[in-house]
Amino acid sequence: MQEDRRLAVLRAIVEDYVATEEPVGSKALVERHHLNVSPATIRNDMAALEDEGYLHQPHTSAGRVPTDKGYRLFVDRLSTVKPTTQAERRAIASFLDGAVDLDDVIHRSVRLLAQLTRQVAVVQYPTLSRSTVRHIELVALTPSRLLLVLILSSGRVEQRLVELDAPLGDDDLAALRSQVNLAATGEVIADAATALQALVTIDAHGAPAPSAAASAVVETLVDAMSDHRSDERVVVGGTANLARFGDSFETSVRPLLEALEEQVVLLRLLGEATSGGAVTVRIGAEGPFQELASTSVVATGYGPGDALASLGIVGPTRMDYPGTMAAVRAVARYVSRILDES
Amino acid sequence: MQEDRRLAVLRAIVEDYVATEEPVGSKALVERHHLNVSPATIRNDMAALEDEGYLHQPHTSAGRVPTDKGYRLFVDRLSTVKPTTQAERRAIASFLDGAVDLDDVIHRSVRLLAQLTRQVAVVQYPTLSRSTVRHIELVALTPSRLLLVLILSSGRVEQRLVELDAPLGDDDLAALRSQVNLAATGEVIADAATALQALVTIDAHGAPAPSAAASAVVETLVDAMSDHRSDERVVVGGTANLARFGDSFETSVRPLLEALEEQVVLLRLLGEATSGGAVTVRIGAEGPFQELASTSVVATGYGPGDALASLGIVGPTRMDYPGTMAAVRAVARYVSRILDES
DNA sequence: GATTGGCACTCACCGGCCAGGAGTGCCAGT
DNA sequence: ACTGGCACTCCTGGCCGGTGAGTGCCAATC
Repeated sequence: MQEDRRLAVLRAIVEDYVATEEPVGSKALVERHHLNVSPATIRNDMAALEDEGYLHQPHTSAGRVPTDKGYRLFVDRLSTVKPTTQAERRAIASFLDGAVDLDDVIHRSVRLLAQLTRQVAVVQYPTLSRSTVRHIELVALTPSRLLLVLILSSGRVEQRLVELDAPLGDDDLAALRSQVNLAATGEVIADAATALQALVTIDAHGAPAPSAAASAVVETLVDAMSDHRSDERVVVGGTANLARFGDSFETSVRPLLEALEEQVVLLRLLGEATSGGAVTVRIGAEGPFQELASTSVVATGYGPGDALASLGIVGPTRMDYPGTMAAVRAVARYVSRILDES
Repeated sequence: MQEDRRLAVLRAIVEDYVATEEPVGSKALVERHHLNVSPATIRNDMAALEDEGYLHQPHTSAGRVPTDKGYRLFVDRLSTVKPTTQAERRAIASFLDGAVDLDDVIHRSVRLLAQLTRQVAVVQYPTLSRSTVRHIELVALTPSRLLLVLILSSGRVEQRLVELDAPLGDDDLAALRSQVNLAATGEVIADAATALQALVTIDAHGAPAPSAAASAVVETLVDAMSDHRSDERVVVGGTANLARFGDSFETSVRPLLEALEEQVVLLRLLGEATSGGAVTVRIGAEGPFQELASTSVVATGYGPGDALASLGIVGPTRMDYPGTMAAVRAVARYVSRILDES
């Protein structure tokens, strides 16, 4: 009974504090939210919540501020999922639909996310090690010159040119095309590479020896695949939003700026979010970096199975979690859809 | 005579102000620099310098601060070139020598520059403008529809479709193919574009007028090339150094952070520096962006002929120009050397 | 037992006030 | 042309007291 009200009080405090950026007192609470009790009652509840570690008092005779633990409870149990409005979804769509290629999608997503949440946005490039081969196309520019087009599930398109020693007939080309696609399509990039290589070695006994053309094509494809395996990149945007960190510049903004320059750190920040479909929230000191004790990370995976890569935002612990989570999720979904279509 | 001293005073003020970050007064000046005159004399000089617009007084009874014009004079005529020390050069060498590829060189340079100058460093990516045309292929899909394939040394392949007004014979196609390849193959992308354009204008007298087909093909090729050129990227580092902008956060740091996210803006900032071998300094409002009126840009070109791309730093107008210029120049030279070798 | 009204108490915040001091401009003297 | 002296400005920092928001506690009430 009174337990319910206490949680309501905590929720109200979080909401008010996020909105006003000022410690919230008992009187203001009962006025702004229509709790049908007196300020004194609220004070008792507040004292209890403080004892349990959910609230904190900057100094005597000041209002209360949520602790990390308080935010955690709020996020886990108290926040009502704020559904994205029709307008928001339309904004997302119109912002992302103009994207011409993968690069563009990523950069637009960062901007969009930064704009929607008014926080620093971080988007991880699709990791190639996790992306799969969607299709391989072979085009005969001339009878002895092939254009290889490698299309990945991440939306990335890689093109290579192969010069053949001898001209290749249309039928042979078609056969080769279906062969490589059979071996590689749908496979994770590393598996695809080995499958392709197997193609030209297995042929060695039993079947006719692999044609010079097949060898050349496979070699180039494998080369193209391994070329880009290592580049796990991260794009950051909206750093200007750090300007709203009015207080505590040296203690908050500087370490954050430093962290944002370290790709490795960013990847670790996002990394934990890549699993299951849900939005992950890491509040304050819960994370691995004590310099970022006053910041939170809201992230989620995207792509097929949400397992392709991660995106999210990082901001002060004092943030609008429901809204931010909704925005992150909405963008992730939309990006997934775009990558799926193209 | 007294003109010389005035310049000495200006130099001393700039140096002291940069070092202390505080308006500098007449008494402190005569103490720190061994000018053999009295404070009163200095005051007269200061008043004169202020009349001429080189100094500014935040308020009566405060010391003087250099204006943009003052810094400009200082940079142009008063700063003694600070030679890089042996130790610095060794630091640069050991920092950059470990680089494994172009990406690595660029990223290391940004860091190095940020570290040396304690400012925000900006390095423009050279990859694409640096790549050469490996081959151009023309394929007749139908007699009046050509597929252009542009293959670059970087391994990138660009394809365009051209619709011709009139069908083109096989012989003409072959001739055109060898013509464009002769002109463009092996050339840097920019040179290739001009060579191609020359092809269709030189033809105008003496040789048969350029066919409509040739014009269309060249136009599309040039378009594809310039498309590629605009893909220029910029890498930013050391934003954490913005934390030292103690004062005027909203007015200085925020617009700067915003500018740093705009590739286009960055390119324009650096762009003017690409010419001649010298280090370019843009002070305060001299630049094209009024939001960045309180920041300066120190930049220079690098690569063969210093024309490949630009690198530099951006920081408050109140900065150590000689030291920064020396660092920027030293890094640019070293990067040029590395690119030349590899 | 939960809730409430009352009451004394605590501090941060704000504005005013005052001395201290750095720095200036000006003027008369060398 | 330079210098010493002097009056003046005005920022800075410390001190002080009033104000008000907010608290904790207690006795009274539902």
